Parts: sequence; C-alpha cells; structure tokens
Amino acid sequence: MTSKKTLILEAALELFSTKGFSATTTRDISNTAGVSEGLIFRHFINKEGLFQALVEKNDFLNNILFKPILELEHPKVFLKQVLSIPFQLKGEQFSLWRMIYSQQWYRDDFFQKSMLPIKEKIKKVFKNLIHEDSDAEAQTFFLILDGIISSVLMLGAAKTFPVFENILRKFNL
Amino acid sequence: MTSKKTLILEAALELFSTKGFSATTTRDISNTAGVSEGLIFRHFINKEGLFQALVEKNDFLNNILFKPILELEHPKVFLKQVLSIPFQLKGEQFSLWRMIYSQQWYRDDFFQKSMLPIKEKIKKVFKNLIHEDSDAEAQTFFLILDGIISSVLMLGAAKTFPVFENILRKFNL
DNA sequence: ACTTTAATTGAGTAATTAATCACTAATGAC
DNA sequence: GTCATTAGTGATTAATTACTCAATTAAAGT
Repeated sequence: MTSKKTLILEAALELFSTKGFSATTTRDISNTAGVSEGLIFRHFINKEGLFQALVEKNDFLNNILFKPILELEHPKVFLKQVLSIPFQLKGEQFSLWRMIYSQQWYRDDFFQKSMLPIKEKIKKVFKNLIHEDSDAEAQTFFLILDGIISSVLMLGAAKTFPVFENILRKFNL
Repeated sequence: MTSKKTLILEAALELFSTKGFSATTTRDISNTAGVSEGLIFRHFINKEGLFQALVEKNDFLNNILFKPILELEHPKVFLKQVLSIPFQLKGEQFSLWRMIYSQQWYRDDFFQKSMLPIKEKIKKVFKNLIHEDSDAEAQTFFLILDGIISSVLMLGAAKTFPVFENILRKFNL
C-alpha cells in the first residue's frame, strides 16, 4: 500500500466518522489528506468504493479482535469479555466502528457482518447457561451490548465506563 | 398552518428520517410534497430551518407524551412507564425520533433537550429507591433506555418487544 | 368591489459536487 | 538502461446543490 493511499484512507475515516458519509465531500478528503482529488478515484473508483475499503478494513481488524474472545470456553468469561469490547476500541478501530454504526441508520444491507459470529455464540452460550426463555435473555444481552456500543462511540469510553461493572452484575457475570 | 406547509413538513420528515439530513435534497422534498421548491424557502428560510421546525414539533409532541409520565408518584411505576416509551412511538413521532437520533452522531449541541426532564427524574428516583451507588444505577438505566430506543427506531418495535419484560425484571420493576 | 397581504410558482444562479481525462513522475522487471 | 506499469496531478466536466427572485394567484380585510 502506497503512502498516499493510506493518507486518503485516514482522511476519509476521520471525516466519515465525524461529519458522516454524505456530508463529507471528496475534495474535503483530498484536502485533508494533502493529495490531489483525482487520486481518490484512481485508487477507489468512487466515493462508495472508498467507504467499502474502510468497511473491509474494519472486518479485518474485527476478526483479530474477536478471535481470542470467540475461543473462550467459559461462558461467563466469554460474555464478560464481549461486554468489554466497546471499551477496548481505540484510535482507528474506534473511528471505524463509529463510521459504521452511524451509517447503519441508512444502510439496511450490512448490520455488522463481522459481528455475526459474536451474536451467534451469545445465543449458544445463553442456551447452555440458563434454561427458561434463553432466547429472550440472549436478545436482551445483545440489545444492551448494542446500546453500550452506541453510547461509547457517541460519548467516549470514559463517560460510560461506570456502567460496565453495573451491567455485569445484572447478568450475574 | 397552510396545507402546503404541512405537506413540506411531512415530506421532509419522511426523507430526513430514512435517508438522513445531508443525503436529502430540497428538490427531493419538494417533489415528494408535490410543491414548488421555492416554497420551502419562503416558509422555512433554509434547509436547516426546516430541520429545526421538525425538532420543535418533536419537542411539542414530547411534552405531551412525557407530561403524564413525569407526574407519576410511584417510582417503580414511573421507571416502567419510561422504559415503555420507545414502544409507544407511532407514525409521525416515531419518524421524528428516528430523524433526531440518527442525527445525534453529528450534532453535539442537542442531545434531546426535551429528554432532560425524564433523565433528571430518573436520577432522583434511583436516589430514593436504592442507596448504594444510585448514580451508577441511574446512568445504567438511562444507557439501556437509550439502547432500547436506538434499537426500536432502527429495527421497529415488534422485533424488540420481547426484550422489554426481560429488562423490567433486571431492574426489579 | 377594491386593496393589501400572503401563498405559490418556476425559471434562474452561483457554487459545489462526484467523477473524468490527458498528462507527467515514479517504480519495478528484465 | 529500457520499457511497461503504476502512482499522482490538476484542470475540466456535466450534473446537482441550496437558494433567489420576479411574476402570478389566492385570501383576507374593509
């Protein structure tokens, strides 16, 4: 990957995640990156392609982040680790998540494809952990997880961390 | 309020809440409303003004929705009613909430001004209800409420309702 | 009926948009 | 070193953008 291609990706991520996809112009990106506007289209075909490149980068980083968590054997340890995910997001990955979560309102195609393995294992874990209405409990857990993620991405981890321990208790973790 | 002004507001709400503010053009709005584009600016000065008009409408409707809930004396009944708010949102009010929540990512000025009285009372109620770390419990409640709201607005009430009863239990409500 | 005011239109504008294109500079293969 | 491929530029384009304005219609007041 050439250095200027990286600069474009960095600038686009910065702008998409703060101003939003539609409100960000390609000139805005090229100016921020210190690069000619035409270069964006040489590397990514169009604005949407640039967005997709960032989505793929997110998938890649998520796989790395999720792998050790998905391998955890102990169900409660697994759930605890899952809840802590949003607080571990830093720098680039934080911005990627913010970009994607804020776009989810307008794109019904991807509901976090890379998140699915986590979601599946949550279901499975609750099936083994409790026996009455485990589906609702799993759905509740996932909804609360989603709420935490949104809040952290919007307000920052520092402001939302006190909540973490409290939620662990509610799920006996 | 003239009928065409209403048509503009309806069209703008429909489009802002589904495509987003930036991705919606004024021509798009006028076409949907069946009205000349110029009329938008006569009535609302600019695109932002149209958005603000909808925000004010939301404030108005929220006051009506919140008033009886804020008057509830019994703390547990109050909290239960608060959690049920997202499932009561219908039609116009649903769209207004969707429009505003999806914009919160990019506008740090208003985080639901009209939501503040509810938030304050939640804090107060938890102070009276429990005694150890009531602030964290209130914050947790509000974060979960926010998560439910986002999920309901994104996925619809039907898909998320099973979670409702389950969460009531977690807060002993 | 008449006059003033408000509602509405649609053509028009300047600025901005994503994307293209002809071109040059750099890099790598051999 | 030569040549082919890729990286990079910046001027340009056609379309779209939010917004204006003069002219027309409808409503309201007296």
